[in-house]
Amino acid sequence: MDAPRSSVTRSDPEAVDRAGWNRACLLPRELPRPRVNALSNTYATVTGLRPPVHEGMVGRLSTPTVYDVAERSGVSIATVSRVYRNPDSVRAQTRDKVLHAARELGYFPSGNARGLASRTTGVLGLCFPDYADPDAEADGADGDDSAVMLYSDQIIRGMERAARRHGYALLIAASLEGGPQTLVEQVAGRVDGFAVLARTIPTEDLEIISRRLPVVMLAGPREIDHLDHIEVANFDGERELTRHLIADHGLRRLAFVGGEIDSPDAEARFGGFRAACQEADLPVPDEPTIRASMMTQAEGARAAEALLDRGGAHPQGVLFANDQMAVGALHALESRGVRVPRDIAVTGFDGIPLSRIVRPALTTVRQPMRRLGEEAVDLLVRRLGDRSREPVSLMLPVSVTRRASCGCVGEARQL
Amino acid sequence: MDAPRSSVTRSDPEAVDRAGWNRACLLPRELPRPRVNALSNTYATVTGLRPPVHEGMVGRLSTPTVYDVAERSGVSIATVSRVYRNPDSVRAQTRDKVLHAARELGYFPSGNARGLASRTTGVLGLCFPDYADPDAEADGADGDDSAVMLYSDQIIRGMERAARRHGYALLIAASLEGGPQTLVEQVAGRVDGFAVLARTIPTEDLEIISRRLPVVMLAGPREIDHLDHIEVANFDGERELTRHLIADHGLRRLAFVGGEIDSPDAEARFGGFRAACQEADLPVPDEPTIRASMMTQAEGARAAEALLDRGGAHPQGVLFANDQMAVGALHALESRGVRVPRDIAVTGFDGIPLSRIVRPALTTVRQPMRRLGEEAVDLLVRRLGDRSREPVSLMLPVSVTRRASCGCVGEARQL
DNA sequence: GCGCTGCCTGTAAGCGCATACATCACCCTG
DNA sequence: CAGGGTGATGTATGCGCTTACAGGCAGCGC
Repeated sequence: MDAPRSSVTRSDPEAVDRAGWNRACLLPRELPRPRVNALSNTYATVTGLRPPVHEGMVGRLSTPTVYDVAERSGVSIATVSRVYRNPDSVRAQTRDKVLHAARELGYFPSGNARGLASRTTGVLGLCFPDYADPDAEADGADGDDSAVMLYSDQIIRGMERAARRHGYALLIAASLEGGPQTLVEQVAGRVDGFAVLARTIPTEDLEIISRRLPVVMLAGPREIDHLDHIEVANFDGERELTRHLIADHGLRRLAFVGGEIDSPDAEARFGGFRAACQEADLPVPDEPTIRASMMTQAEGARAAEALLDRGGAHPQGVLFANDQMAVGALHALESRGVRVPRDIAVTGFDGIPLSRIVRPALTTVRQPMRRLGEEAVDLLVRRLGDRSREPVSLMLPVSVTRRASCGCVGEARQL
Repeated sequence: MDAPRSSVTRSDPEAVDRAGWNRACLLPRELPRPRVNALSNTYATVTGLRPPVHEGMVGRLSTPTVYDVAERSGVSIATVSRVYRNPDSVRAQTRDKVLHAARELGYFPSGNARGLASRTTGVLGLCFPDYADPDAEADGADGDDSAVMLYSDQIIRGMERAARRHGYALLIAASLEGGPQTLVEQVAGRVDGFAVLARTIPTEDLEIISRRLPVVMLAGPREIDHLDHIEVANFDGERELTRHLIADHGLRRLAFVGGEIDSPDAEARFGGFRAACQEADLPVPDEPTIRASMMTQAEGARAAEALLDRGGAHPQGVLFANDQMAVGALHALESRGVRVPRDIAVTGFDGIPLSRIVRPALTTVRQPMRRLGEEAVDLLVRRLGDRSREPVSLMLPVSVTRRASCGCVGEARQL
């Protein structure tokens, strides 16, 4: 029975010994090992019992550790560690010996132990709210996944890229049912620093966490002034978009559908809307014409209907605080027989992929989400390098994307 | 000077004491603490020096630990731990005391220490190759991020969702410059299990890792037969697509642009192509008409040009092994004045968002990528629950998406 | 020759938490 | 009132690694 070394099975204790991992019964063997962990390791040999193993299943033997590698290669655990952490500090010959043994044993270092000892993880994190939209989800189910790619997905992509460039991995977690506490424990305890989308984690928790590790806040106001912070030009973007509707399309009766009152993004956009109205000597509303939840298309649809049902002439143009709502509104308007943009112009904000797919394609304000992620990582890395640097607050520019839903026909040919 | 507890600064040692964190000089204090860690903690008070702290910067004090919480709440560290791990095993009154102290100190548990002690991380991982395409990247820079959403992004989304449902966070890492070794160390050491996209990690490394933790392989053949595995119906999909071109569009001179020879996906698709050719009594090629790298649009463009430059009548239809290449080909064909689909039909495979955006919209085979991610998590979770369960291999169905590039005009109205 | 310097390696002590086991207080039963 | 059970808490140890510090050993100048 000359099993290839790659298939040592639990049901073959001798193979275990052959592989040199059996340190259960024979402890201590050569080096006095100040550890007991081995006792629980090759547990078949210890107890005579064996776990319920499926036939043919390759056994999961105990995890080899630095001790095993050290023993096998005849060096100390410190040297093993150095081979991985700082190869140049070890003589080439020793290094090879160690690496050879490590390979034979199938050793690789435990991230947890490393992290614990070195107080650093090599991981950056991202926490974001769960922007799941059941509506879009349903569309996606029988349609195209791209319909559900949202805000956060692009940030993820940007962060992953940037993190990788800096040698970090990325840990992502959306807010959980279990409340932020779980989220915090899951992420905060496992990363060297992380980015948070606005309104994901209560400010007071952030305050605490940020005492321990770098946190950068994304999108939204700067709730904690000693944190790094990145936002996008919500105000400017919406103002420019509004100007476009007013100046280029000659619309004068405009409505703004806002988001939750505690959404600073939505409020900033509303502010931009108001500014443009004021410039054009149009009435400047104190409040959004309607408020709705920004999370679902259904809410946008409801808002659109409410607008139509108000009585009086309906607005010539409706600006939604984000794309999700605007897309829902397009649905609703269509089913009510209202033609966009002929009867009413509609705009969104964000520039999610879906905005381009719907018909009519949605005029919107594109946020540089991927860049948001990249900048976030850069800030984190920089702060990890110098904890005392001045906190910064970036504002990323946005750009108005004119498509069909505002009356700018024929979107530019893509590609 | 009654600083709010949220802004204890390093430059105020007394505040440190107030907060009860100063365990540096006074060790041991009440409980004999078998730890030295405190020595390096409130380092201002120890050395009399202080780190270069920017004015107004909130100091990062030492991380509070179970010991601090235990001391402050007058219990043992075991009880503190229990409060978090198994609250019901602690008397309510004690629990409140502990939680109160924890909150005051800004304590939260170290993921690393938890992981080390409990041998579990609560994190699942995903390793994927770097599908970055500089071409698409460039498009995206001045255009729309959605153009660069690729394969992996949707898997990420699917996995994140599913992981969250199961209480896991997601660690993602694309293959690094530093070779897979780094990747392995980064991810494998930090997760309870992970998914790997085909050709990301050498089989032999996977073999080793999978001895320690559950691994599920995504897309591609089942390289290691004791691992869980999910693939998509590449063969069937391409066969159906080819049938469509032959039967519905009456095309007979078809070319297939394959991928790297070591891409099992591309080979399976080629297989489907051949099968359909055979059924229709068309010539059955042994090799793809052309091979190219599937990673970039530029390669697809080159392939298209090569096809045109071959001399003889060019094919009536070209099937590309993936969307990336097909999109590049659309570019190239356009600039050569070849009209798609009138002069030549073009198809892709994957159903990336970009396929829908290009003009003409690309006929392709849509892979259920989000579902791929979800299934992967399910398999991982299930295996974590029962290491001995029979390894499974799933094949997910795909669906042909007929759009303009094959001659099926007017893609169905979306939304 | 002798101390010194540098390089390489080993020794030992933690990192912060989980948990088996020991204790302890208290209540119940007979 | 002894014996035993039960639930809450404390004690002690290990998880696998990093790293400060302490040799050991060669080469060097004087």
